[in-house]
Amino acid sequence: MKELPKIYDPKEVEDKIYAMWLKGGYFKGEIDHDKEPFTIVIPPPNVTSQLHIGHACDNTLQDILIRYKRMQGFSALWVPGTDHAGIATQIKVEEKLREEGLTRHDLGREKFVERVWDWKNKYGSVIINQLKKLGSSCDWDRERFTMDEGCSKAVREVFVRLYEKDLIYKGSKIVNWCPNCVTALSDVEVEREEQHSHLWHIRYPFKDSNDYIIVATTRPETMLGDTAVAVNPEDERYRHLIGKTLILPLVNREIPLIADEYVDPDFGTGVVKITPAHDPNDFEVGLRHGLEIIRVLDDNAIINEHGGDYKDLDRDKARKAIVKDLEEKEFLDKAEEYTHNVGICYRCGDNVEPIVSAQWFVKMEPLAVNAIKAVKEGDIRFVPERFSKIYINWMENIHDWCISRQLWWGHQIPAWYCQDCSHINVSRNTPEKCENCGGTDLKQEEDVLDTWFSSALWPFSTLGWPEETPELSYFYPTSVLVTAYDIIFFWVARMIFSGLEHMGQKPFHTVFIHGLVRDAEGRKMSKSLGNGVDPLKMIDEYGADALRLNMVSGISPGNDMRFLITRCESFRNFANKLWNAARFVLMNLEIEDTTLSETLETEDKWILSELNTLIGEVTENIDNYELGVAVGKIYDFIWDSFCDWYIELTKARLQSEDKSASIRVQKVLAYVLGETLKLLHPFMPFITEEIWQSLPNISKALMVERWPEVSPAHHFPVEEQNMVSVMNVIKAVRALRAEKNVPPSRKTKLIILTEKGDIFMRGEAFLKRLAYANELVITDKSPDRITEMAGAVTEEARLFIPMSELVDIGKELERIARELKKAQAEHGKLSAKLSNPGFIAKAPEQIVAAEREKASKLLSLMENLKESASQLEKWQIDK
RNA sequence: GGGAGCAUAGCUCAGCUGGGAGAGCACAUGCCUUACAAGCAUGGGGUCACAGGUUCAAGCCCUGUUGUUCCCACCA
Repeated sequence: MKELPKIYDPKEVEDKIYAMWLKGGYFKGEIDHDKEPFTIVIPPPNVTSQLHIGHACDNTLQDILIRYKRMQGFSALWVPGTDHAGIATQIKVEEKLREEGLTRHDLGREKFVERVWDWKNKYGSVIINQLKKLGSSCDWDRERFTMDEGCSKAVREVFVRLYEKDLIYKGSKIVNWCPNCVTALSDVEVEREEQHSHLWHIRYPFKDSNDYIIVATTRPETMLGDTAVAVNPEDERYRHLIGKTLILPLVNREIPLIADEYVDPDFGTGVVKITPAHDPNDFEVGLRHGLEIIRVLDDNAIINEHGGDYKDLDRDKARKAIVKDLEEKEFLDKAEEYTHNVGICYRCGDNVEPIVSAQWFVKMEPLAVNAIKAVKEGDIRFVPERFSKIYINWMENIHDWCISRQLWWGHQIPAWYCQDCSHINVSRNTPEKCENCGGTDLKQEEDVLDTWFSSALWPFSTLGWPEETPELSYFYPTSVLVTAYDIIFFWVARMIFSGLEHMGQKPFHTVFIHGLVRDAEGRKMSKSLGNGVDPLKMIDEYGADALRLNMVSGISPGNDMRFLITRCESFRNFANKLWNAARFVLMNLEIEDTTLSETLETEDKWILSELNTLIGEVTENIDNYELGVAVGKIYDFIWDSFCDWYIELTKARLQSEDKSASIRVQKVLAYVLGETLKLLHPFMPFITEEIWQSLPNISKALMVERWPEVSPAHHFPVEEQNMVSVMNVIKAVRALRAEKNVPPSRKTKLIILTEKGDIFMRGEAFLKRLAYANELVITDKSPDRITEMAGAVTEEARLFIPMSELVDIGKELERIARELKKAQAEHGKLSAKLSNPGFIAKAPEQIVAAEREKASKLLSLMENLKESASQLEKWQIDK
């Protein structure tokens, strides 16, 4: 037993405790066929930067689950790691190069990639240390990186398999192109932003007349690549013109007026210019009508050689110049103000261009079938359930996945082009000659894969796949995947179809979705707003446990939360409260053996019974992923039941002459504290472990102790009831005294008039202490000289304390009247309910019985209140 | 154009299976009661957005309305 300091200081404790856990090897996930595995793979943080508060939330939830399962006897494995984050990391390093006045092209691919590895090595370890600060109980020996050797091997294997099954293909299609990042993007990497612009109405003249047709467009600069103009075939206004030839303004190219169902006659003028190279719909129209595809924007969104006079202008300048020229040459009919959604790059925010380009794609439809089925049939479950609808809806409308990126940082696509016969060789290993013509002049595809292509394999690549490792067969499928809802499409969906396709088994049975952490005003945290919260700073100020509690308590699954500093404070206070409760227990503990005694007092049975209920409820709540509810109950138990009541109730016995009585209560204190620490440990691992280490007679770390179970031997309904009766008396006396502003130092005589004397007799010591009585009389007869007393009232008793303490009888009468009114109102509702034949007939028996019990208690409370009031009135008159 | 979430105390939010409206913070009053002033005790404060419906019973289930946030979608 050791002395604890008066105030809990997380800084003194956290690193020391974490080192102890590491030394003990408790984080290791061992293959143990006597145990059931429980596996979580971390959503690998990007190596781009430091952890933000969202990571703190995500990892707190994971750590709670893994610690809970570990204590329940599962072989728990939490696989940590980081993600190479292709575009994001490349951008960061390029930014850094720019400070040196360099571009990646100055370095060349190989040197540049080396620089990125340096960056990764630096920031990857920063992130790992931050996770440790948070208390994460990951198996660090199994730390992985999406570009390490094993993951790279898995990536190649998957690529080759999908290619061989015709599920990966290369093709020229319209893709989302970010001119700033200079790469293609997948559909999910494009965000939408409302932008104010114009709808330009442009006159396209006919070749053989002076007439013209008016086209409405938001993208005048792409007209340089127009190869047709389209109207709806049913549109009466234009039907007779279909097939005629138009002269493209400014360019003077001849283009046809075609008819296509795609055109909405009600939008704009009902006439659409068709630019197959720069619009996904136009591309489709072009295919249907065999139109020429003229690409006018280059990879940097600068007009190329097909743009005539506008060559070398960027898209914005080109737009301005073209609009100006159209106006001058009287091709511009009008320009309407127009607000529309524009696609922007999720990494850099630049406007995305739809551009026709040769890229690699994953054919999604065949893969989606099983991925939909797994969720629909409940093989994979989303918590909360509503996210499964979002997932299924997305999966059912999925497009092919563009996986090639024109970057240098990432997994280079394992395809080699034969320079002799142009055959594409896709291979697990670098081929020496072309499989088609035997030529040896092979050139590897320069593009790399979408970052999410490798993250999609994370649940099995981290366990050793494609090797048949023991880890893989024991820990896969993993158990729960914890992540925020904004990443369902990017990652969760792709892990699901990848796991099903390559492992033949789902990657996890449960997807536990949480919301985003917002700032105090409810805004999304972002660099530009500068409203981000640094988790390390919070840990430094309030402790990791307080931060963790902030992330999990008082929230409901899947909903966003606001980050409030005041909550950190209050949870730090809670940690301190627990700390001091432990101090109290320890400073009163005189024994080593804390086995509970056979002899237990009413209050002991009360707290044990409460604890027993708590164990059952908390376990059920965690099993249902109701972590906020669970920790709320533990919080209430510790603060209200244990500290505010039980500890106070024990003080009399601890100080009593009877040594054996003191020893017995010490054991209960130690026992309840110990069990409570276990329940709280997954949520607040540091402080609970530190206190645990101070308890006598412990053999191992709290984090590997056994999770408590409900015990029938600790079910004491009668004692619970009796204790509540006594507590009600104490509360009533306190309320009465507070009303009169009587300080606790002023003790009074207390008379309890009750028919259940024995209950109160047993509680004499703490009635005196907590109800501030210097003399206690328990009787079933109205005391003498009752007119000198005034009293509080409970359901079972009327209480009297000397009138001399009371200065204002009028006020006391008011208070009683108030209580009576409340009781009557409640009783009125109850008796209405009880006189309703439907209620008696249809409600469950226990409910009816409970309501009857309540009604009768209220009735006696009302009687007691009335008695007290009339006596007070009498005294007032007598005076 | 589809879909989802949210609306409960002054603020931020819980409310798990339908059965007496809760927490933290803030506020008021009194207390340094030898674990804790990062504390203790007591108290004030709610038409559970609105309108219907189901039910013996609705903050909770159903329908609609309003407000608000978000997601998805190829209307130029």
